[in-house]
Order: sequence, then structure tokens, then C-alpha cells
Amino acid sequence: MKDTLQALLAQAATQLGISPPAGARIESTRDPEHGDLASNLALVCAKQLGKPPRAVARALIEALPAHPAVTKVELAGPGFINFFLSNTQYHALLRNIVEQGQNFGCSKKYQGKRVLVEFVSANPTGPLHVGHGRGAAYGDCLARLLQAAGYSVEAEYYVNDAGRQMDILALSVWLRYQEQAGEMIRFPSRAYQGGYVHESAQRLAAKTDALRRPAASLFSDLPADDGETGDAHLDGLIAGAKQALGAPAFAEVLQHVLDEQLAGIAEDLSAFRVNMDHWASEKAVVDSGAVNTALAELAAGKHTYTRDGALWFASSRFGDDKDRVLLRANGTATYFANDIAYHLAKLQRGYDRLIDVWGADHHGYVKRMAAAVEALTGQADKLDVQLVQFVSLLRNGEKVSMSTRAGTYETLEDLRQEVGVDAARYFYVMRSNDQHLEFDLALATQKSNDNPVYYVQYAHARIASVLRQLHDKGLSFDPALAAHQLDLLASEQERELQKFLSRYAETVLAAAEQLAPQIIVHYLRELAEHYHRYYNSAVFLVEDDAMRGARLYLNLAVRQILRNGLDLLGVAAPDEM
RNA sequence: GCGCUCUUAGCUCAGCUGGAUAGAGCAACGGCCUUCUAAGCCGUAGGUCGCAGGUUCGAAUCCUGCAGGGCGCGCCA
Repeated sequence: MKDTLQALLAQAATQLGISPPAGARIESTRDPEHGDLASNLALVCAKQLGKPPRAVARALIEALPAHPAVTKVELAGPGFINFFLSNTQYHALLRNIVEQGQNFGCSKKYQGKRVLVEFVSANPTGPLHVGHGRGAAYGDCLARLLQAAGYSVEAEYYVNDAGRQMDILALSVWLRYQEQAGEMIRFPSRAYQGGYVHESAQRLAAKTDALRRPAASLFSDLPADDGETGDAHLDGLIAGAKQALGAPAFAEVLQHVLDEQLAGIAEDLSAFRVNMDHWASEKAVVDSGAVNTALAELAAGKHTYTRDGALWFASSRFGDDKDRVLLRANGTATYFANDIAYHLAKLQRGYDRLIDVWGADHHGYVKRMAAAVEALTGQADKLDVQLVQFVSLLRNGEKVSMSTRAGTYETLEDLRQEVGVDAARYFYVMRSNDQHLEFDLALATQKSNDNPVYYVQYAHARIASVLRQLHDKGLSFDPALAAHQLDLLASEQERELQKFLSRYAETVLAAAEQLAPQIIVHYLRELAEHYHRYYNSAVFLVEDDAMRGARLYLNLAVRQILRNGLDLLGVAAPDEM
């Protein structure tokens, strides 16, 4: 409808010799007195014409061709042109919604475009915690939104299985394994302390007892395990473990832990209704030789140079604060170099667009990664990095402190058990991803009107209940018939509700384009509000067949939009509550 | 110090990318269940949109400065 009006206005403008400027647009009005849609065209181009906005608007309205869907055109306020639409216009919308069902709101705008969303990508050194949960919920919603916008979407988890952290984890498990076998060990303060390390060690022991070694010698000649030299202590132990076990056996321990952790993470995500299409391995990227390929490609573009024995990437040419090391003076690749190789590999897989979802602590890393992708592709907008800010958990009004190493954090699984998938996902994406989130556990678990999730779900359950009552009361309802008898929908609540439904499709597109699921959350809250108001203002199951049919048909349309919207968030639409 | 980001009602946050009288929820106060789920609805009260300039028909929104909060600034991952 907006497009139609846009065209009519353009026609009128041409007649007056006006070329519509960029800022001109047609928007839904907030106040019913302002009609259904409004154009600011006259305001925007008043200056270029040197005439008062209201005079321009008057001329435009004069020149505007008539259209059957437009019942009234009004000049208002400083120079707005307000359009009043016919009721039949909205009836067609309702039929569209009901007929298209779950496809309503899906766009073809980005059809044929492929996008890869990489998210979570937590180090597999422990279970996912509530911070990862936010990235999971956000990334998954992005995938759903982009899909709705027409993209072909794939979701990917990048597994950092190549670094020192993995060695520390393997060491942690092996030491517990040793401990359980009766060896005397002093567990290092900087190793992983969580209970899952003990459990993993137990399962390792159940598989084999061939990994036991005399432990005493391990701890001789090590730097002290304190604040200053704790890391050196840990590295010494890792080296010692590799020597005592031999590289293949140490790798066996590592693989054991890695497999277990990844299985656990996959299970967590799946229970959280998060779909991953690919699990990419850092180790596989490194082993494939992709790092050399990436460095060669950067060198070919003359974006690298050697200084102080190290190989540098001239990222500052692409807006980074300073240049970055790719190969250390000792010849080893930095994490950054591996990451560039990974991103190059992603690009070579043929995506039109890459989206990375990172924790806010990686914020300083964005520019250099963007610089690398730009250097490799010549396009600055190929990669889009979205940061997810921290989550503070509020329990009994107090913040819960969290530390991965100390194992004192709240896991995603705990949260899921405590508040459920629906509330957790809803709360996670309720706020913009770049805002800190206060997750109030008491509020999320509360089964009351304080809880925003229930407010929306309740609207859906009410509709389902109305339809059950219809059956119980032995009343008839034929949607096919009702679809063409909607003239009785004329109350203010009914008009406002329909008007709001008409904004759904553009809202989905806006949320997808802005990578902002919270736009859907706010839309749904407002839709539920309109519906609850309607519910309280009118009885649906009336004796009059036509009236009942029209109202129930509107109920069907609202139910469909609630379902579709909630589905974009990965939240259930229950029939009973 | 430099960079990014945020500051809107007592609290937690929206504000449709510059529009019409600033919007919710919680908290407070008052009403509505013999009728489709009261997990709901209606109403009252609550604001110098951090501060000061600027841009223009028009600013919470854009620009500059200042104040305050958060995060980041390794040949770590």
C-alpha cells in the first residue's frame, strides 16, 4: 500500500515539477486522527521550492490522482499529507495473513543472497554460561530474521581447538585423572577448577588406565604457582605432561576432553533451540595450510611488511589504530593470523555476506578483523561484526558473580532449568545486543503479569481458548465464508488492530536489516496490547453469524502474526497457559 | 592518555534512522470478573530526553564541546 501511495505522490510531484528528495517517506501514523498513513513530502521539499510546506502540500493534494483504497486525503499540522484508507484495504490484509500462514511476513528482498552467521564460538573449555547464552539467542534470532528477509542462511560455530587454552584444559583433566589414580598432585591455581573437569577425568579413567604416570617428578623444578609466575608454572606442567605422556597420548587426552565438551555444547544449544549448520575447527584451518594462503594473499596485495623479525599486517591503512603482527619473531602464527585464514576460508565458500557475533570483550578486535577482510576482498561491508554486551544475573536483587576459571559461573543449562527456554530467549533479545543486560531471574520465572514473555504468550493462548469455546458452545465458524464478510469490523479497536497488523511485514524486514531482534519483541508486546484491549472491549462468540465470523477471522489473523513473530524469536506460542 | 560506546519517569528500558502532544513495564494510587482464561483491561500520578552551544520549517534523534558510566588498547587466545 505504501508503494501505491508513493507512486501516486510521485505522479502528483512530477506534475508540479518536483523531484522527491531522499528524506521523503510514507509512514504509519501514531494517532488515528492522523489517518492511516502520512507523507512528509511537502515538508521535505518546501525549501527547494522556496514555498511554505502547507502550500506545497495543498498543491500536491490537488494534483493527487484518486484511488479506490484511499477514502480521504488531508492536509495536517506543519504540512503532512494524511491518508485515510478504506476498510476493504485491511480486509484484504487479513485474508493475506490467514492464507499465507507461517509464510506471511517473509520477504523475497534478499532472495539469492547467501549469508553466514557465526556465533557463540565459545572456547570448548567448559560448559556454556549465561554470557554465551545471550550470543546464542541473538545469533539464532539473526539467522531466523535473515531467513525471513529472503537470505539463504547458514549458522556456524568456530571451535578454538588449537591454542594454549586447550592444552590447559587437557592438563587439568589429566591431573585430575592422575589424582583419582592415587598420584599426589598439587592442582595448579590457574588450571580449570570446575566440577566438569573431575567428571571428564572419571570418564577418561573408565576408558583407559594407560595414561597414568608417576607424578612427583612433574612438580620439581617449576616456577612457583603464584600471581607472578603462575602462568610459567602452568606452561612448565604442560611441557612436563607432554613429555611424560608422549605427544600422541597427550593428544588423546585432549581429544577426549574436546569431544566431550563439544558434545555438551551441542546438546546445550540444541536444547536452547539454537541450530548450528557447521562446526568449523581452528585446528583444521591451521592444518589445511590456509594460514599460509591467507598471508600470501595479503602479501600479494602489498599489505604486509617485516619489522623486528616479525611479519606485520598494515591494518592501520584500513582504519585500525595500529598495525598487527601476523608471524612472531619466532616464526609462529598469531591467533589473529589464524582468524584471518578462517575468514578467508569462509569468503571462499561463496557467501555474499559474513556476520560475526562476538562478546563485547573482543571489541578492540573488530577493526583489525574488518581491516583484514577489506584487504582480502576490497569490500568494507562484506563483514559485519555484532557485539553482544555482558549479562549480569540478578538473583534476589543481587548480582551473581561469575568466573570461568574458578568454575563459579552460572551455566546456560542452569538458566534453562530455572526459567525455561522461552523466558530465557525472550529476555536475552529483549534489549539491544549492544546494551548491557540485567537478567532478573525472579522476573523471568514469575508467572504473572510482570513477566513480558507471558504477556505475549497469553494473547496467543486466549485466542486458542476462544476457538475451543466456540467448539464447546456448538457455534459455527467458517473461515472461508467469513473471509469475505469482514465489513462488520468497524470499531476503533478493530481498526487499530488491523492497522497494526499491516505493519508486521515491514517490521520483520527492518529487524533483519538492522540485525535487531528486539524490534520484533517490541512489536509483539504492542500487538498483544492491542489484542488484550480488543478482547476486553468486545465479545467474539456472539449469536450473530456474520459478526462472530468477522471477529473470529480477525482473531485468526492476530494468532498467525503472534505465532510468526514468536517463531522468529524461537519462543513457543502455547495454546494453553 | 587514545579509541569505541552509553546517559530518556523513582527502577528497567522503547522511541519505527529528523516529524505532529515523549512511550511501555515495574513500583504508587483508584476502578472492572453470574458473559470467550483477571497471566487481562480502564483510569490517576510521574519528564529541563546528562549539561552547553550549533545545524533547520522541526532535534531525544545529526554536529561540536563538557561532565559522568561501561568496555577495549599484547609478538595472549
